[in-house]
Amino acid sequence: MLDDRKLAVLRAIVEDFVSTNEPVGSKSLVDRHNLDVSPATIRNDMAVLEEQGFIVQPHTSAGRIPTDQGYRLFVDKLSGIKPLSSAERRAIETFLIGAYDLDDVVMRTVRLLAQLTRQVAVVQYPSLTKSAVRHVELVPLTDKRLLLVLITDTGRVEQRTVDLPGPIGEESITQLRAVLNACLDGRKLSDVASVVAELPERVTPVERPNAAAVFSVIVETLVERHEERVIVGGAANLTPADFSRGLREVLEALEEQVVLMRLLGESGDHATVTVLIGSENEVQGLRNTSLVATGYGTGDQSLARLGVLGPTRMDYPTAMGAVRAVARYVGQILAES
Amino acid sequence: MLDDRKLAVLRAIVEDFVSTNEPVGSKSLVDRHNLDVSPATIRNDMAVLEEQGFIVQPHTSAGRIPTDQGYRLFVDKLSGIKPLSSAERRAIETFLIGAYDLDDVVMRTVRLLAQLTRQVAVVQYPSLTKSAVRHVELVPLTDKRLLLVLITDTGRVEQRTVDLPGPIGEESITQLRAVLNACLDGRKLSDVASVVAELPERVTPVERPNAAAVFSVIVETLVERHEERVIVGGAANLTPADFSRGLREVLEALEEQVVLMRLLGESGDHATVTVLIGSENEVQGLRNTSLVATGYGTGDQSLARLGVLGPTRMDYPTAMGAVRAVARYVGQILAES
DNA sequence: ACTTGGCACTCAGGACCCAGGAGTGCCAGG
DNA sequence: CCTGGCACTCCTGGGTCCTGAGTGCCAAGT
Repeated sequence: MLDDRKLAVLRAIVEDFVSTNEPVGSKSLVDRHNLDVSPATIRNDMAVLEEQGFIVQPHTSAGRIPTDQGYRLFVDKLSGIKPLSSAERRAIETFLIGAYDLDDVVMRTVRLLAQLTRQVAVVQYPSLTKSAVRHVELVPLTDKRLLLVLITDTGRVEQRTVDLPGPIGEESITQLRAVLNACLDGRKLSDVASVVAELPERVTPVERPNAAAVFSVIVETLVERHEERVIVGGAANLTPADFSRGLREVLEALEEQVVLMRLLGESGDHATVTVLIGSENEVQGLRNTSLVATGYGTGDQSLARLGVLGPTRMDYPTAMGAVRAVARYVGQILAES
Repeated sequence: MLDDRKLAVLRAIVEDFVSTNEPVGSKSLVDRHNLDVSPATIRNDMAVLEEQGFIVQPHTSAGRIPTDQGYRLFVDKLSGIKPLSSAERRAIETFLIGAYDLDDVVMRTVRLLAQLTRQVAVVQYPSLTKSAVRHVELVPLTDKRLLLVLITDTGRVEQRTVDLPGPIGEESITQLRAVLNACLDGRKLSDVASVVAELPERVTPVERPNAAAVFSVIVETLVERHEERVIVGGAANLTPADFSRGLREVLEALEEQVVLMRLLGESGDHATVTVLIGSENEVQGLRNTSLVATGYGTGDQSLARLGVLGPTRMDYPTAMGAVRAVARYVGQILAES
């Protein structure tokens, strides 16, 4: 149905349109790429491609531009992932090395991705539920109030204040801290809820009300509250020209954590780079944008996702290369720390 | 030099221009505001105001628009701070109540300010150096690596990994932790450096190399690294119409923590709401924006600053009201937690 | 000394037209 | 199935004209 040349034509159209942002016509196609056929032939091919829904012409007698479906075919069949140049790879390393802590890693990653791709970068914080408890700390604030600090093996630190039903003494805190650390240390956060359920037996009855308050906050923090933050960078890379309806709705969507989470979540599994093109995503207001994303994590488990967001008119092969490379490096960095 | 009517004219021009975004002429002025003089009179006044540099006309034979200097006079002399409506005040309360932790407070504040003013909101994290140490925690990651967690009385938690010169045992960690907490608890962070300098005497000589590593990281984290983050929200409120040279440079500036810090820092002292208008700020790329900012904090000390950023054509009285009110509420919230 | 009405002047913006050019679809011939 | 030719479409940019809002200035009025 689509012979090789037609596919080549589609590829050429996508590439030209991506680089020039102007509808591409049969004439310019044949001399920019060295297809050795005449423009007329190309026109016939284009007619077919248009009929099939891969390209459209914005106005009669203008060149063609790819549809979302066209980009989809391009990404799936006509292009691979473009590896980074060695200079870029070096840049990644030097940029990420020397990050202080998890926050810093995430912030640097976002900047890096944005710079590398000249798009908007989106990085999700490593998921809590997939990591394990490294340490629990209780710090008295007042006699009826504690600060609970929870440290995970991905270097993430969660904090919450706990209001207690009654006053608590220093030694009770010490005891409680010991119990918590003994029982939770090394546990996957996803298991914590069930472990905590058994804890009340291990504290003296007198302490139970206070302990219970602490326990419920722990469960709440770790399990119920998937706070899974996303940070965004490089919004300045959005060019008004690409968004007819104004940047506004895009910027709005970018500030909605929930929206971004859903978007990142939608897109496929770990380890492979997935692409969500234009209307394929469900988020109103990002209908003209594409997302290139992948998972990252330590070893073989995926902790979270990251990616770049840009106009559908995006250099997919390069973006995919950058996303994949950055994800790998970040995984390494996290594994080391 | 500027009689009352001329000032009234300037005020009217500012108000009209802010609400319509169109140059305002003598005719429309007289009937929108009930100045009981003729347009011609107003024209004379406008000529004077223009001569003094308070207003300009974009093209010959268009109305006048205020200059930065005009806004300055308006803010300083011609308008007060407009108090929030009670509905808005209630909104603030319900919005900020129930924040989980410091991060949450800051994030909510930023959203709140952005919504309230329909501008870009900018909130600085409570400064480290002005708060005091509540607790220091050391968690072993490997035998030569520790996670240092530092909790301040503003509820902020700082974390850093420490690479040790040699292996360290559980009991050494315990001892070190005890020393640290004993010496640092309750200290202002600004004093920490000097206190830490005396610490090596209090650990056994064997431990010193490891302890020294920890100490230096502490100093580095708290003193040298003024990481003072700023978060930004409501970028979607930037309307392209207001920025002839494109949003791009504004968005870029907004992503530069350093730039924002400098901007916030520039603007005056605690407790009073300060306004920086257009070219009054030094940041290239924000020459067309104004900043309305104030300090916030617990009790009488200022911990950090917050504000809103928008086009010079901004509703200053309202923005100032919102900024002041939000700063107060945030201060309260922080004091309670 | 201000204020006012009148008047001529300026100029941005919209409507309109026109020509140029890029691109197309179609067809007949190789 | 490819190709050159041809008529057609219609977007784009430039030029012209007109209108309306707004101005500055001046002479007369209070």
